[in-house]
Amino acid sequence: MVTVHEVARVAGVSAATVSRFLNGTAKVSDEKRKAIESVIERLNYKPNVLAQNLKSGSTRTIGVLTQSLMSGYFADAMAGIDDALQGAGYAPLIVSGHWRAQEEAERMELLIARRVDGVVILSGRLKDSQILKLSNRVPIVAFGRQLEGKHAYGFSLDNYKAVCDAVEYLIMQGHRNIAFIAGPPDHEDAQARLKGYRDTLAKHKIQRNPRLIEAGDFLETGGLLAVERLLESGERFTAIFAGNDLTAYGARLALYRRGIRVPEDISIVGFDDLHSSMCTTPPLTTVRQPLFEVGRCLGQAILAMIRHEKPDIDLPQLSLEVRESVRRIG
Amino acid sequence: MVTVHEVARVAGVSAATVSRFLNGTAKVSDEKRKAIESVIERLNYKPNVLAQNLKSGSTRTIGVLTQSLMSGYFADAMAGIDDALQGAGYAPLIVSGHWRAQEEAERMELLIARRVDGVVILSGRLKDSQILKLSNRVPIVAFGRQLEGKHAYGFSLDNYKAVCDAVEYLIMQGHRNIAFIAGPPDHEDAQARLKGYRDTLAKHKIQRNPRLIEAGDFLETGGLLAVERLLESGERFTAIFAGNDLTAYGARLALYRRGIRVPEDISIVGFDDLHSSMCTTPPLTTVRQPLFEVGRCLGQAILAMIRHEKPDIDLPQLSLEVRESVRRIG
DNA sequence: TTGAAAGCGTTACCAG
DNA sequence: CTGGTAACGCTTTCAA
Repeated sequence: MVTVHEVARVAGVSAATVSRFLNGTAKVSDEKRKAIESVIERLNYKPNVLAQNLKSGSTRTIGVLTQSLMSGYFADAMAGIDDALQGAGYAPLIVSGHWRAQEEAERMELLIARRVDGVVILSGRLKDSQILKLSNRVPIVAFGRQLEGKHAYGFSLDNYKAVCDAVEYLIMQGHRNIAFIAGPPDHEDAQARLKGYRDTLAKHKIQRNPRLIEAGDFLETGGLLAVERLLESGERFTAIFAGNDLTAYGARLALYRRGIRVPEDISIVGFDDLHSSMCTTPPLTTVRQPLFEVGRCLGQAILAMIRHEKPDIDLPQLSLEVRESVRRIG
Repeated sequence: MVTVHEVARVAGVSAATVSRFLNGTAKVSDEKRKAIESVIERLNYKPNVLAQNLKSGSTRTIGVLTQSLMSGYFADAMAGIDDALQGAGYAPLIVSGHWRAQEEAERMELLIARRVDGVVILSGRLKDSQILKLSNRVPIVAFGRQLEGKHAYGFSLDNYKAVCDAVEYLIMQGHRNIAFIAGPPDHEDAQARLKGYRDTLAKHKIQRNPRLIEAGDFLETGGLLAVERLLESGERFTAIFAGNDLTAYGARLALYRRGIRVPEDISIVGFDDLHSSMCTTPPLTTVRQPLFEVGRCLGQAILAMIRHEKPDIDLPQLSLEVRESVRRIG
């Protein structure tokens, strides 16, 4: 590998000058500039990033702590982060915590050990206090929690309000017996969504029926099982609010198995708007999460924090994507 | 930040000894070992990876060149790679080429500049010759192409055979008018799949009908449009072989729009077995790509190449996942 | 078994 | 404007 010294020697200048030329740190005479340029070209010199890193203490790398590499949900956000990092010359180092606080903590240590310049945390089970502590060692931006610290910043989208709107929509379409398939009880978003559901029914003076609320796990299986239980319970309902799209997929399949039509017999609403939700049969009415945009915001935010600026983000909003899985009744 | 020298000074030994203790490079007297251990503990010393990198020339990082961060297809493979890398102390640096050879080449330069120890290439449009050349600078393992070089290794799964089997299955179910929605013509897998389709029909003496072959783009839209054209053409067919699952989703939606039932009226087969294909209505019969396992193989392979061993992989196989989107007729 | 010292390749400071 | 030199923090000879 060719080094600055090599280039310097061949060009008949000092290493310092070559470095200055490379970084534009100071003026270099035209004559030497040309010499250096041609030598660099000829020797095909590329600075050694490792040495630069050591010197500068920075790696131009952003750690991304996600929960699952396989999930379409996180994938979109990662793409957004990548998009934001791209132009700034940063690259993402992606690790996954698999929804386990212990593992997330370990991954965070790994990222810090690798000297990433900042970390983006996508959801997860780390406690806010843990994140705040970690942020003394590396700037952190988190999605899925409100956070404001000297070196930490976090935001989430208003799941509660989005669900209120969606349930409202269902009610406007004439539905009053609306089942709800919840997400993991310890999941902040899942809680907000459940609350939105409950409050909106209450607001419309609809008698609450706890038997219409089923547990789910934010996965297809949970949705499928939940609907089976619902159906077996004999409880009456005309619509299902699924905790997220995967749940909705499972629910839809359970209905299909029984020959129950959507939306003719039962309506379904999801949450997330995964890509495939556009093409389910029928196309799923769901709350759209602008995850790519969220990712972009996260990327810009962490970049800002690294520059010691306050991240100044205008958050993308959740919105109901009306498609064809809800029928007007009554 | 505390350094080896700091630790050494406090423990009353030399930096060299601390380093030796840390790396087990040489014997260290019990006495000093204890002193060092306690000081490290007390000062909470962590070696600076950047300095280690510079010294060793290695970053314990594997570059992963994918095409889309958002695709479920690549996501599974990445999860597999991550899984393989995990235990070995390597972390993935993921970049995306967006299916554009130019961009892929740039990303490769980026990875090399960042001194990754190896690169895994997931599909893409780089030429084999380019990859071979690149592999002189960094070991490369590629998926989606046969490759064997001193520092390059590549494999793909037998798309051709898998499609033959799947079409054969369709024929066994009584289908003879089978439409095919192709992928991008310049995509190697797409070509193999189309050929498998053609050859199998020929093998069974089924009159080839070019109007049953429609162009697609491996995306939902392509599938949707293709089916609309198919339907408008008035051509008769009882089954559709979609180039991949996304195409199948689009195709299924187009059918749904016209009130055509699956599989009662028309059968569909896909390719990939994305997660959601398990939960479409009806669940999709499709060729399963064991992408997670593929990812693991890729990870193990690149690790082997870094250790200067021949990657010795037994490839996972494609297999037909029979579900409910195909009906027996005739 | 241990320590001193020489690098790894850059960049930044200090003279000139 | 330019060159010499030190320093980033670690590992690895080389001697002892």
